[in-house]
This record gives sequence, C-alpha cells and structure tokens, in this order.
Amino acid sequence: MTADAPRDETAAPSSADPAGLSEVATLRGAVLVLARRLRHQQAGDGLPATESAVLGRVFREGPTSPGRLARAEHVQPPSMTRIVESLERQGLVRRDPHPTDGRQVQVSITADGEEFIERSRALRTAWLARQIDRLDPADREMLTAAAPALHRLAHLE
Amino acid sequence: MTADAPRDETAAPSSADPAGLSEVATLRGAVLVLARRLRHQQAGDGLPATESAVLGRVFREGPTSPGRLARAEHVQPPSMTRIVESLERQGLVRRDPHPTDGRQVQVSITADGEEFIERSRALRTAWLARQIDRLDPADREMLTAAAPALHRLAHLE
DNA sequence: TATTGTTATACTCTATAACTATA
DNA sequence: TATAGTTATAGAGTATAACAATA
Repeated sequence: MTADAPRDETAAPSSADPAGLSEVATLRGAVLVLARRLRHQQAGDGLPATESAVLGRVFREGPTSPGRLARAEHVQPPSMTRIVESLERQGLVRRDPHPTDGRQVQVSITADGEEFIERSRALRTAWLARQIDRLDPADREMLTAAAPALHRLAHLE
Repeated sequence: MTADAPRDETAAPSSADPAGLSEVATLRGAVLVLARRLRHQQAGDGLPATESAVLGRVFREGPTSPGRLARAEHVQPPSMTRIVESLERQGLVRRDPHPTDGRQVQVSITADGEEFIERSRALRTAWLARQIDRLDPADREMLTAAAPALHRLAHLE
C-alpha cells in the first residue's frame, strides 16, 4: 500500500473490489462522492457542512483561536476567517480579544450557539444515518467499526 | 442508527469515538475533511477529482451516456455536461451521436484517454496511499476492509 | 408528454497573495 | 523577524432554471 511500490492494479480484482479498483482507489472514490452528497443534502440544520463542524468543535472543545480551528479542520486561515465571520453574523459564536496576546482572537460559542447545537444534533447526521440503515447489517457494522480509523486518517499530520 | 430514533448522543462516549461524537457523526466529519484534502492535494494526475472519476468509469465500463454518468457519480446532468466537455477538450473522451436514439450521446474513451489512465493509475491514489501508510496496522486493515462498504454507501440509490 | 442533453446563470466553498498588527 | 489574523481576489466545482431536440 506504499506509494513507492504500488500494488499491481492490473491483477485480478478480489470480489470485494468494486469494478476492479484497488481498495485505495475505492476508498478515494467513495469519499469524494459521499462528501458531495453530504454537502448537497445539507447538514439538515441549515448550516454549511464546514460551519457546522467548526461550531461543533468550539462547542465540544471550548474557546479557541481561528488558527487552531483552521489547523484542526484542515482549511487555510482565510477560509476559517470567513467561516467564523459567518457563525458570528448568525450569533452562534463570539469573537473576543485574547487576554494576553493582542494578535490572537478567542472564538467562543454563545448561548444561541449551544442551543442550536443541542437542537440540531440529530438533524446533522439524519441523512447519513438513514443511508447507513439501508445497507445490510455486515456493511453497517463494518462502517461503524471503521469510523474512528477514517477519522484518524482524515486528521493525520 | 435510525433517523427516527437516533441514539442518545449525550450518553458517555465509547473510547473509540473521537471527542464523544457518535459513529455517524464521526464518519460524516471524517468524510468531509478527507474529501477536502483529497481535492486540494489534487489527484496527482492534474485532473480534477470528478473528471478523473468519470474518465476512469468510462475506461472501466465502456461507452455510455452523460445521463448515466451523472447518475453514477451523483452529480446533476448540467455538471456532467461540463465535465465531459472538459475531458473532450483534453482529447481524453469522444462524444458521438447515439446510433438509434437521437437524443442521446455516446461518451467513449479515446486512445489518449486510455494511455492517460494507464500512465496515471498510481498517481491518482498516491497521496491517499501514503497517508494510509502512516496509520497503525489495525487502522490500515480496518480501512481496507471497509472500503467496499463505504463504496456501497456512497452509491446507494 | 416524457426524456435527454445543453445553455445560461449563480452560488458555495476554498485557495493564494498581500497586508496589518502584535510579539 | 516571526506569528495571528484579515482583506482582496480568484478559481474550482456544482446547482437550478430555462430551453431545444427527439422520442
């Protein structure tokens, strides 16, 4: 599975590989399609997917800086500026000056933001949960089991 | 895991759930972040991710119509028109009139397209394969095993 | 009328480059 | 000089709506 010595993809595919793709290619294709559908289906809470993720992170991890949020969600700082601006405009987070470092900004969740999070918990994952329910039990178990590994893959580095 | 009766997410999280998220929420977040990174990292072959996927599909499955490609990749027909146009401009696919149905179009791969596919096979998955290699063996196995299930999830309906 | 595909248009998301302020 | 954040700008990717051609 190394990049330097990739497996021979012209070999006969195992029965588990859709259309003869390698597992890595299968994973890549699936992630790209699924992300497109997730974005389009909307979170269900009316918040763009990344804004929703950022709000959830501030909720779970407490006040933090735009820079740390950008690194955590793997977006560039200017993108995070825009996301935080949008959340602030909606009254879901607050931007305060950092107590000791004048360059930094503290992003905190507001009461409205917390209420929003609690109210929309189920909505955010409803569409995906419904899709998963349509798979057979073996696939459902497999995905449930693999979720943390996929999370670690996504947040490497 | 149903949407109608979602699990109680306020319950104590299992140790496998990052930051106390449900598996579905974990899966959702991971897919969104990973897709952003995959797109930005580029396929490695210089082709936008979706174009790469479409070209690969035409290569594997033979001549087909824009409509079928749109349904297979879960994009809207006008988006597929643009993708096929771009591939055609690069000489990687050909658009021909359907032999019997004047409304349809046949999209086929060209010799250049086939050469491109074969030449860039490894490149397309190189970045992801490298990331996977950095995980521990248990996670690697888990993801390899779950890839087909994720593929089925992505292409439901 | 229904289906296939395209054109025209606009929006969402994210990036890079350049800048400001603070350390 | 280095770091944190923002502003300005641009581009990729995708969608919806309206249309044309064919069935």
